[in-house]
Amino acid sequence: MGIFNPLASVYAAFMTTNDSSKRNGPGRPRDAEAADALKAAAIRLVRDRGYSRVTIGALTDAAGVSRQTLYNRWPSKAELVMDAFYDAASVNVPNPGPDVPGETALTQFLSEIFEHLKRDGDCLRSLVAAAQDDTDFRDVFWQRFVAPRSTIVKDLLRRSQTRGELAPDRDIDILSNMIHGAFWYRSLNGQPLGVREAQLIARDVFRQ
Amino acid sequence: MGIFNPLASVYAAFMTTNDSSKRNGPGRPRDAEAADALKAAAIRLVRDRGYSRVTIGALTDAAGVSRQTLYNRWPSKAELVMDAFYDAASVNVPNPGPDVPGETALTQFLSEIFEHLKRDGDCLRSLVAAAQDDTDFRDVFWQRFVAPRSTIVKDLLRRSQTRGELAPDRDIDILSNMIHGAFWYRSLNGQPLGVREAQLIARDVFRQ
DNA sequence: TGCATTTATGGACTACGGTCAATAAATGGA
DNA sequence: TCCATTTATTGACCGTAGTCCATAAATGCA
Repeated sequence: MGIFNPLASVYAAFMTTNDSSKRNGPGRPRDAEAADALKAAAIRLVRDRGYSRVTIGALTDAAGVSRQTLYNRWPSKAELVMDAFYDAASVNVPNPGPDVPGETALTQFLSEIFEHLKRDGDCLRSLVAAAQDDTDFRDVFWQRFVAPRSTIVKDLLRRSQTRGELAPDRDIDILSNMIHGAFWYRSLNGQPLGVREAQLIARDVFRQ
Repeated sequence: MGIFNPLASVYAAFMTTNDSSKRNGPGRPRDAEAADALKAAAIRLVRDRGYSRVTIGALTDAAGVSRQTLYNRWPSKAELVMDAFYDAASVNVPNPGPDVPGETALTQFLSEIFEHLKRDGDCLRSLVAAAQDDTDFRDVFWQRFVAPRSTIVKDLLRRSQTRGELAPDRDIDILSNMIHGAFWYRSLNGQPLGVREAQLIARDVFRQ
């Protein structure tokens, strides 16, 4: 398993908004601990109570900062929570090596995502919900969480096509939609996701 | 094209909450026009402004009723809007006849859904979002909107299996997840859906 | 030391979804 | 006619997300 981060530039662009360490001009510097305290509070409280039951006041109280300090760093609760949960997760998107057979690689990739969803699936669903009525957040969420996984699967499928594991006329975009859609659909509708589902999806995609 | 309504009993159970015409006991009867006025206002305002920009006050003002009258009939804005948009749509789920070849039938079915989404896809996405933080509404939305379409596709796939258009070892549940998931995924991520996507999905499902 | 600039804090403020209670109005039945 | 019952209206109320503002504190620079 290697590590793949197709969005380093996006992070960099985003982080400039939110990074205190590299500002030269005058003015009081940002409290270096505030952002970390808020992200830690977000993870703890959201895992504990669920996204919709975590209020801004609870987050700032737990982090020991004022309301405005939060809004100086993130434009909304959704952006803070995504930042807290999916910074590490998005950087460390698992990417199977090119030598693994396609069906095995896809099964493994999906199994790891599903394992992650067992812990934070509820939070993820709430973020998808928040993205539907906030186009700015929708774009950021798509770039940081959805697109990297889509890219990995499409690369995997293209490699499989060159190796003859997948017929050359299969439409990669639609296949990727169907693969990711299956797990979003099950997740949004509260259906279970596990290794079995990962195997069934991969088997159907790669059936001859 | 026939008409299929697998959830008449669910409607009936729901409607008793919300139907004034058949109550025998004493007491002031419900205003027969209020519900229709609210549903009409919901459709007009949501199509006009988008779900999240329609306030309860705007709905009751447009319908000429009080706030409490709305909440006597629906437990939330989401339930009213779903009722307004998807009553007729859910009753008239298109269901291709059993003689049509599977790939054709699936293409046709998906094309009609996608056509519907062109007009009300934004509203549908907002309802999916509302369902993520409201388990009661999530259940109702699932029963009234998601499950009927899932049932139709699974029946279609099973018929295709008995006719030999689909290998007998294909997993119908996972296939249904992948089919519906593809369009949810594209819809939630703001990607276009049209006849072309319907054809590509059906072709990949039925590819030999 | 002083000035410009930026951030932190606390509290007031708006808009919203949803609840609640008081009062009036409309019905069936005694 | 009176009563029990149900609904409609009105307006108060609560908790929340997000904004705004005054004031204090921390920095670079002159």
